[in-house]
Amino acid sequence: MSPHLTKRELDLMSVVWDDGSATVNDVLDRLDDDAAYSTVLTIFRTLEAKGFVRHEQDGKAFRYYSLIKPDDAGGTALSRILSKVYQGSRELLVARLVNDEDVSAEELRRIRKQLDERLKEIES
Amino acid sequence: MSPHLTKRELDLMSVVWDDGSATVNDVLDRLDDDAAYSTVLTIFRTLEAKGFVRHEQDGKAFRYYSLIKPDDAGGTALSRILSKVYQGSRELLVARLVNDEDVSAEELRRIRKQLDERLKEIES
DNA sequence: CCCTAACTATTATGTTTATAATAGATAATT
DNA sequence: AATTATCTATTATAAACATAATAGTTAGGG
Repeated sequence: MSPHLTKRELDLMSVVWDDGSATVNDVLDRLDDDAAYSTVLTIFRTLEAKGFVRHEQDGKAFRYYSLIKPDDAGGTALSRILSKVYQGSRELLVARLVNDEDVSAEELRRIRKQLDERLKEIES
Repeated sequence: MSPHLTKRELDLMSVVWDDGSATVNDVLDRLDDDAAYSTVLTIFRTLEAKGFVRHEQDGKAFRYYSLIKPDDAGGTALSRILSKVYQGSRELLVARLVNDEDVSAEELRRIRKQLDERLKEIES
């Protein structure tokens, strides 16, 4: 699957992924910048029309559940950046990622460990 | 800097970055899907209005040069994906990247080397 | 030095995205 | 059971994005 999410749609999905599910009010609480209730509702409806979420009644309100995984959405965006910005070089992309100021040594070690495992997998 | 590029704008910038500079025709030659001459020209003009490119006369045509680095644009998009899709976990993001089918052992080793260097830098 | 092919500038239009006001429905309270 | 606060559904509008037709201009070949 290769779902395309707009900026605003991604904002909602992020909350749903994070919490497992979300109502309109849940989203409103956690949105960086505010929006009208009906705005969020509308976006949920288009997400549902696209098949990216489903909903269940929860008391008076609808509770939305994701039908796609973060990776489904992230992969699409990532591969675009990878090819258009970093000319297909994962190395360049990771460089950018790990040269951020606020990356910790622990995180780097976890990434390296993961890399080693993948290497083993490939070379076998 | 934190430039936002639309999909189409990124298509043009990608060519400019790749080749160092580009004319409208250069872009038309290398675009995945075709577009009218005037379409590409219009996009270049908005990029110029935003201060992302400048141009010089080159024979009869304009030759465009980038005023922003790939990283400037990539970083913006990356950090968005990082926070919204991977909950800020570079580990998860890299996982996605290195678990692609078509990643080579050489590339993984280069990435790891880079990682080691960064680790050394942090720990010193 | 003039002509014209090739370019830039202007203007226009359709689509997608983002936003939200308001109308209609309903669960919960009294 | 009536009321109402809270929700969904409908409808509308504006901004951003993408595209391109056509008008105007000019470098360079003849």
